[in-house]
Amino acid sequence: MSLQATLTNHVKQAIKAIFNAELEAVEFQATRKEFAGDITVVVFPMLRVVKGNPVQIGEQIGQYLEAHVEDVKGFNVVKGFLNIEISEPYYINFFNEINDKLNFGFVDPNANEAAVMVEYSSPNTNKPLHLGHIRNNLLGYSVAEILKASGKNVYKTQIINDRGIHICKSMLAWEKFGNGETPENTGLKGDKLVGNYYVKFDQEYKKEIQGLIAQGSSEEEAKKQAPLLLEAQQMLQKWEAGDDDVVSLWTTMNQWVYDGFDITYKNLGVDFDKLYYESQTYLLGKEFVAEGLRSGVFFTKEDGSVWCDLTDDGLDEKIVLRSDGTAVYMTQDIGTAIQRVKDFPDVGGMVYTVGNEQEYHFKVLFLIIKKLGFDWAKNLFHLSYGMVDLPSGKMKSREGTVVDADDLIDEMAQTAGEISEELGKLEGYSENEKLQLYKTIGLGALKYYILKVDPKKRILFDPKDSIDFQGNTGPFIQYTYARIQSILRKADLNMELNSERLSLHVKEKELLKQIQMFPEVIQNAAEHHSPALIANYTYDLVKAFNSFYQNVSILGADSDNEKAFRVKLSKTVANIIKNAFSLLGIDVPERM
RNA sequence: GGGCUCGUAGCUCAGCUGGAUAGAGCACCUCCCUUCUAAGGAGGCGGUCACAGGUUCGAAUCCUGUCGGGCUCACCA
Repeated sequence: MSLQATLTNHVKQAIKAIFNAELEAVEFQATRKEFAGDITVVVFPMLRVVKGNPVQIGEQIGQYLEAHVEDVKGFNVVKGFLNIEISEPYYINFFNEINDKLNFGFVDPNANEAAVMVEYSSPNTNKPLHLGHIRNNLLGYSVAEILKASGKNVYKTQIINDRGIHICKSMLAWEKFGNGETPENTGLKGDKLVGNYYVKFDQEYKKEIQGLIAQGSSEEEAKKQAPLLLEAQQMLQKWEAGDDDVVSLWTTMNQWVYDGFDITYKNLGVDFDKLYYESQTYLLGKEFVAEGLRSGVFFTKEDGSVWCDLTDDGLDEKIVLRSDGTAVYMTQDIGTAIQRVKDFPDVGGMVYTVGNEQEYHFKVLFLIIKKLGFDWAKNLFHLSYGMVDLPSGKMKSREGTVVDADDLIDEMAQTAGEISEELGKLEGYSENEKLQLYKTIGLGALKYYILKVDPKKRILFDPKDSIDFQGNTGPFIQYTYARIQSILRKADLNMELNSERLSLHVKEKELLKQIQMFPEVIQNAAEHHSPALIANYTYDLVKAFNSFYQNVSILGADSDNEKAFRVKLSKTVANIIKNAFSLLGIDVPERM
């Protein structure tokens, strides 16, 4: 039983014994540094049940606890705060229990519990991944890992937006303006190659518009009547009709993009258990719309379009099927969600990692699924995140003002390399090992920088100088890990530890308190879908370790017993850093 | 206009269900490498928690309103 749970029971008993009153809950907080004690009970809320002076009540509870609870060594009361001092053996026992558990804080998935499907990435297949996708991928991956660590079974998935007019645009541009370029004969990454033609289309399209305007068309007309656009629309119709040539080109070019994405995903360190393709699911939703029509969830308008009336829920009417019978975005998402639960019957909830510009869409989607009568509808969560903006403004792929994911990853590694070279700590490392390390550090910086911020908030990303290696950063934490590894290399790891003869240095106790919080932090992060909680916790842990490291000699401890303890303590910290970072998808280096 | 969301130090961000004198890093200033990696540590400077009311023993946190930024309200996805 945790200390807090034990104390809660005892405080309740104290209230009963002293005041003959029943307490529902006890409120705790960490004791502020300027006061003696380890954990603080807030007396004020008890005043509802027990009448009296909070200081006196605190004193009485304190005396009771000191007399009845072995781990309570002493106490003091300041205003309405009862500061409790916990005995050293409590901390030492705690440490003995967890110090050789490699996955301390992680809860094994319960096979009987419902699984969660986490969707993220979900790109279009007409252009490379950019900075916005990076935030999406990191968040989705991390939340999936955190949910796993909190005891959930998790499936990672994405829906690939592989059809539509935007795909036809790059296909058309490749046919018209290209010269049979392929990833093989150009050496270009497939997604880059296709993306270039998407840009090319837009350039040529704009030229045509200008030409038409010069001939007297209005801008609006010109946009609609440019021959290129009409051709792209024809191509889409051919695709939907299953035209062999179009489908074949579509298959080829999409494969180039998938090959390119695979490289980026691999570099980013994210993966998926199951892929869904819009081209395979966009028809599915129609079945369920038909079913909803029968059960009265939807209704048909005069022109044949199908709608869902959400006005009773404070929203508007929402279209779920066009008048020509074709599917809209909503149709497809309804179908995909239901299909996923059919494919994975153990799934009882889903997390959608999608930008906050789609909040309304998901609100509606979840409501519709609920109206359709699926009980898992209550476990749908839109992991909504803010935009990543550049100092120059919003990223626009058609205008080329994007930060390309691959480029950014490379630049981060390069910067990490420059800084490392300057510090010159890597003698004896081969060029290959160095490059690998720079990548680890560069990615660590990038991932941590993005994940430590609350998902809801928008990020202003300055690629030139916004990435730091000092303070609350990935490399700082990696560095601490590397330093501990260095100590462990020099230490005798088989030393015996005699807990009886141990006394705790202040810094050691602070570290132990921090360590103790890890399991709770994971649960909290899972509940709030927030990698930022893990990141900021890890930073606090590292700060506590560094303070310990500067003030207490580890290998030069006075006795072997102390040395054994400090080495094990360091090892435990390193292990937690590694575990916490694995939840963020960040690697830790053995040396840096 | 309706809905959602954000506003905390010069900058980037923490602050969990309301709790003690609002915390870090960067930047600026002072110290600390004969000791386990100085990408480090100890300290200083720096705040009307956007603003105004309210709720209560207590509000950065909850409620209302105002101002400012973002997003959204498509037979686009």
